Amino acid sequence: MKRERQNKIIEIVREKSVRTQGELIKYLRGVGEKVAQSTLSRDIRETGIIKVPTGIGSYIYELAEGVHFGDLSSFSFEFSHFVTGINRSQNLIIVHTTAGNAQGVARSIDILNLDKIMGVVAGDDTIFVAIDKVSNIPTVENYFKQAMKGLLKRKKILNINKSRTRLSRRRKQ
Amino acid sequence: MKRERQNKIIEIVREKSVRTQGELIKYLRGVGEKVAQSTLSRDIRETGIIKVPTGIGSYIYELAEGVHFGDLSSFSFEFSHFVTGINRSQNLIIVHTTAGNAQGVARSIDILNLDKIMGVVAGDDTIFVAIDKVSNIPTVENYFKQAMKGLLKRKKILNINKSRTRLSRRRKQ
DNA sequence: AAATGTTTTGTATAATTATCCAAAATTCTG
DNA sequence: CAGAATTTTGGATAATTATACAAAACATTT
Repeated sequence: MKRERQNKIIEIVREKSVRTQGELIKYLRGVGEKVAQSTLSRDIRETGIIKVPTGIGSYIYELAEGVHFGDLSSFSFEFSHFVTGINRSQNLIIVHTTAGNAQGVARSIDILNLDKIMGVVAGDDTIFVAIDKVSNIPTVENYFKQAMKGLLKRKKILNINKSRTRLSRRRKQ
Repeated sequence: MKRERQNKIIEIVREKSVRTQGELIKYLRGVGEKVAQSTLSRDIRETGIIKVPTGIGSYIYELAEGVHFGDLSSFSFEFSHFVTGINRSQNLIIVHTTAGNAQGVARSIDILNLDKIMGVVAGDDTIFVAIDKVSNIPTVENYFKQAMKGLLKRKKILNINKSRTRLSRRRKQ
């Protein structure tokens, strides 16, 4: 329900010039979604849509496809929307995605910066994720599968975020 | 003065975690720039800085380096900050930039989508811009030089924007 | 299925950001 | 340099967006 709505939001943002959340509400009504502005505000954050300046005096919402967010909001988004399957082989996890989306999904994995993950390579619809040791495969694999189903719980999210935040702070100052 | 301030803003955004324009005002005070929030709002738009979601409940300002804006705000920014020289040879304009910035500047040229420009290639600090015919070289060259000096006037900006807007509308619908 | 826990949502509102306007600063032209 | 034109700026305010909170929807466990 939520995910469906967010997919519709992405569609709309791709096709129309959305200037405000108010406008987006109207477009959503047009496709049968009635939603409050507060919900939209959250959807926009969760889908990684950003407001970018266009021209001299106006803004527009766009998908942040080229932007590297330093967190897992993009991860859970990418996984829940584009990942079609997850397998394993030795210390490798193989992630399948919809065509053309492997690069984006791979980036979102990279950004998690998990120490269990040694490296990531991506083609067009397939990603190889190298895990440090075989015994850690289930942990990561389950995590990915949860994300694929869109079931990442708040608690898990918070855990990861904390470490990420620390990391980037350290890097910055 | 304005440009100087905007450079400082970019520095700050690179190094600190700026959450709101209010915070940015404080940081700017720290480096001797007193400025109103309204001015900041404009600076942020003009420098192409965007607010991106980070973690579950927070936003942060970041340089939109990976984002393709569909307009010339990035163009005038790129040119005024990174272009060091402009030359011509036949129907080619050669743009020199500070090291490592040619790609970004080139992209900003691409995005202008001017019909006089046939193609753009970039290395690390040099860009070749192919112009359709020699007689159009001065027009484009002057335009680039204006941009390099940070002198693009509102009128010129509006002219380009209008056609761009039309273009992208056509493309979208 | 009741009880419990979690997630999602809307309302109301706070917080933040964009813009109108007039004034000041700057640039341009004769 | 004076006057005109343009650009930049800040104050006030409008417009927009984010969030606290409580209720509702949904899921999980017993």
